[in-house]
Amino acid sequence: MPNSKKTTAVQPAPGRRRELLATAAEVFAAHGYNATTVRRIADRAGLLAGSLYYHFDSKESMLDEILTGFLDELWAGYDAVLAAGLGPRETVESLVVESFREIDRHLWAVTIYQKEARHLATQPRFAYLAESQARFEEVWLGTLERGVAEGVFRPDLDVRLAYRFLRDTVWVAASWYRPDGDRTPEEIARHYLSMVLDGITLPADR
Amino acid sequence: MPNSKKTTAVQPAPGRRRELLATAAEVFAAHGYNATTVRRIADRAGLLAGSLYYHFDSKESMLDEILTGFLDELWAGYDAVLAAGLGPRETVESLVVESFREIDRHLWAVTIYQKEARHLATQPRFAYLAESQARFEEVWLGTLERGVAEGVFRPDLDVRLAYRFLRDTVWVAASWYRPDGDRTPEEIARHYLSMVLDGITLPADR
Amino acid sequence: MPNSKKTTAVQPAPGRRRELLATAAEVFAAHGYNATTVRRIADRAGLLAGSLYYHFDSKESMLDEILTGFLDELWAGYDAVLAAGLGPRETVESLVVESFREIDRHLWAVTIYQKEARHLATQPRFAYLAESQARFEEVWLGTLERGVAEGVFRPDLDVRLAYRFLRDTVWVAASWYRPDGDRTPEEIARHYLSMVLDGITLPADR
Amino acid sequence: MPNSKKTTAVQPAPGRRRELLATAAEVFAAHGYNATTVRRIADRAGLLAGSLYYHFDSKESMLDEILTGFLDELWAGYDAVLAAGLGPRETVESLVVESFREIDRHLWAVTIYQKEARHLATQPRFAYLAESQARFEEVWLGTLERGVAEGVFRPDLDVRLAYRFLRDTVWVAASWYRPDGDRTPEEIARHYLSMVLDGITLPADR
DNA sequence: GATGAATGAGGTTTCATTCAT
DNA sequence: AATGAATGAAACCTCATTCAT
Repeated sequence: MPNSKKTTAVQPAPGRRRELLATAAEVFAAHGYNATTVRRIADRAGLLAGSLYYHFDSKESMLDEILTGFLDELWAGYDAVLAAGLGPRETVESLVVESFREIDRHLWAVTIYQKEARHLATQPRFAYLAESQARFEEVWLGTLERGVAEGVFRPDLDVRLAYRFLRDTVWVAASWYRPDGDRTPEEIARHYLSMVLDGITLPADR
Repeated sequence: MPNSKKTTAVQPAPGRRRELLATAAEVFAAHGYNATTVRRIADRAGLLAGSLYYHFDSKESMLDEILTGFLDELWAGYDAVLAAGLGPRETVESLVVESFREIDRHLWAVTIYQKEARHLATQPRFAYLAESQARFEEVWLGTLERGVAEGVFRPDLDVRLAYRFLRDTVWVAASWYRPDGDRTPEEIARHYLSMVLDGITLPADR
Repeated sequence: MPNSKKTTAVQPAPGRRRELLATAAEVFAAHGYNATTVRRIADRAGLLAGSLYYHFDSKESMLDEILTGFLDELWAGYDAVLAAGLGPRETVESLVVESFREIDRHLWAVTIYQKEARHLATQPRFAYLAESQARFEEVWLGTLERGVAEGVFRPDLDVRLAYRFLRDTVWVAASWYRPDGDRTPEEIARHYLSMVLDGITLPADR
Repeated sequence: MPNSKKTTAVQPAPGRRRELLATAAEVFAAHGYNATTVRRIADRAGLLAGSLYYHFDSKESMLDEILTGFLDELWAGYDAVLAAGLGPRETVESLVVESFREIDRHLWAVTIYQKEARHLATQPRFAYLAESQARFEEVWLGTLERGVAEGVFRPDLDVRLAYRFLRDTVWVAASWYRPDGDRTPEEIARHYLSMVLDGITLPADR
């Protein structure tokens, strides 16, 4: 996305939309999509409810745009990691770090995704959520299986269970993470990783 | 499950309430509390929407009853564990096992809790959710701190992070757990614990 | 649903629906479907706008029911005429008489049909309107062609033009016909027929 | 059609209004006045909805201008016929021919008129519609009565019924007439007249 | 215990219109 | 002449809840 402030004037009028979407995302995240009234978004954005429809087709299309915006960036990040051809452990580490970065950048979208994805995925318009989730599972499961096969992860690992464990563990962080905290997403990711990879007990304990 | 269907049948309506609550819980869990219409519950239960009001004051009171029913049992279980005076590691293990048992028994209630607790807790009627969560945090944090102090857990553990990690890890399981699966809650709990306590990598890797 | 009104108990609850539909039809006819607000119907019927939705799915479904009710009866009448196997002239006469009877019985539905059928027919839900119209044309055109072939109608008759002429001529009557007038539908039909069949000029003029 | 596109191009906007009105008329005719959104007209004309308000006061004023434009020309034509002092039969013939010519030239306006005149006539702004209709009735009824009195039309003619018959018969043609068809308005008028004046049956039948 | 009918508040959306630029 | 953004009223519809029967 070209952002050369100073020379070009390519943007048709991206500003207002983006602001409104940010507001909508925040309110959706706070109260849930269904419980959020279009009027609440409008109030927060400083215009009347009906005026939102100049910018968006519907409440649903706002949600759509928020989720696709997030997923597009997420997969860009993931694909870059996967393209690097790392070993299983390093892949897991990089994916987790990348995930925390996305939480940092798309906190509200992640929150919404967590709460709404499951039932939205059943609607045709949001079928891409199901697709994304399927690919997600594929990537993680593959990495874990490779790790077990290569002796990097424990041979007795229940891969499906570990997948859910990792997936939930990471994304649920959106429920308490605040971007203005005193730790960077990378720091939090590292700490998470040390627990996930090595456990919380002292090695001596084993 | 006390179900003494043996003596009389003159009772005013002992089991009907319970049935209706079970139905309501299932629908709430499937679609979310707000998105669930009273009519959907009634349809599923085989009566008309208005007729539910003979049994319950309001939709909200159904939710209330579902959540308190769950929390009461949960704390009964937790208190029993805590009263046993176990060491930190064993306490963690027992609490996790107990949690999975509650997921097994109150799957829908747990699902609802996960989705709705945060914003419900702000309403006076559901203040007990906030209290419960505070006590929950207290118990877990205390156990973890004790474990670090006693050298059972790693000294570099970020206790708050580990708390959230454990908490989320356990409860999120409600999103995929099905009581009719081929593993008992205890088995799943054990596997979870082995990941959490010892990590997913091979010890040799360290 | 105990409804043993001593003798028959066949009606499930047809009364209210029918009343409301009659009211809706009248208002639709008076102001046009689109221009009619659901509130106007409700006001006239003596309840609140939202209450209509206890009886009907939507404003559109009211319209649907009104139109199908009319068309079903219309075709019952037409089919009876066609089954009689009359000659072309008598068929035309009977169809016209039957049409005026339907105008008398379904005045509002006919009025609505006249105003809305064309654009409604393009919507899938109202595809039956197009079908009905196609069959209508088939019946009339067939009768007229038969009449020309048998020497009953003028050989120089433009059959398509005559069809439209007859069709419009009859149905447009709904725009001024009032059931409480001093002439029966049959009388009016007869007068129409004498104009259509024999012209308005004096035979001597030819 | 004065179209002196030869001198200058400094005019404020002579043809633009006319173009926009033509577009509006077409859309009004296609979807009905109420169902037509100002945006639909603007889309078709290639500008934004708000921009129409530079040219017109309101949607209603567009309608107004369309209808008066049509009625003015119609009455110019009718008045010319009436001024000719023809006999009843010839007057009827000329009026019908003139009407078909107006349908040819003002197809969309006629269509709109047919659909909307009745309820518009109740609004003060469109009172001229009621006046026009009254004069219309006066002219036709007078001609028919004169024809009966002079023995040109059948003595048993119900003049009011015949008036409606003629009126509807003519104008309803706008619902199927297409200017680019293979017959001129005059030809169609002649055929209509032969049906109306002499009937559709063979004279021998009488 | 349950039904049928209704209420009333509030939700999303549409749309003619305005106005600064 | 036209745009982009917004207004405000009103539309259709939903839904928890009530209540006489």
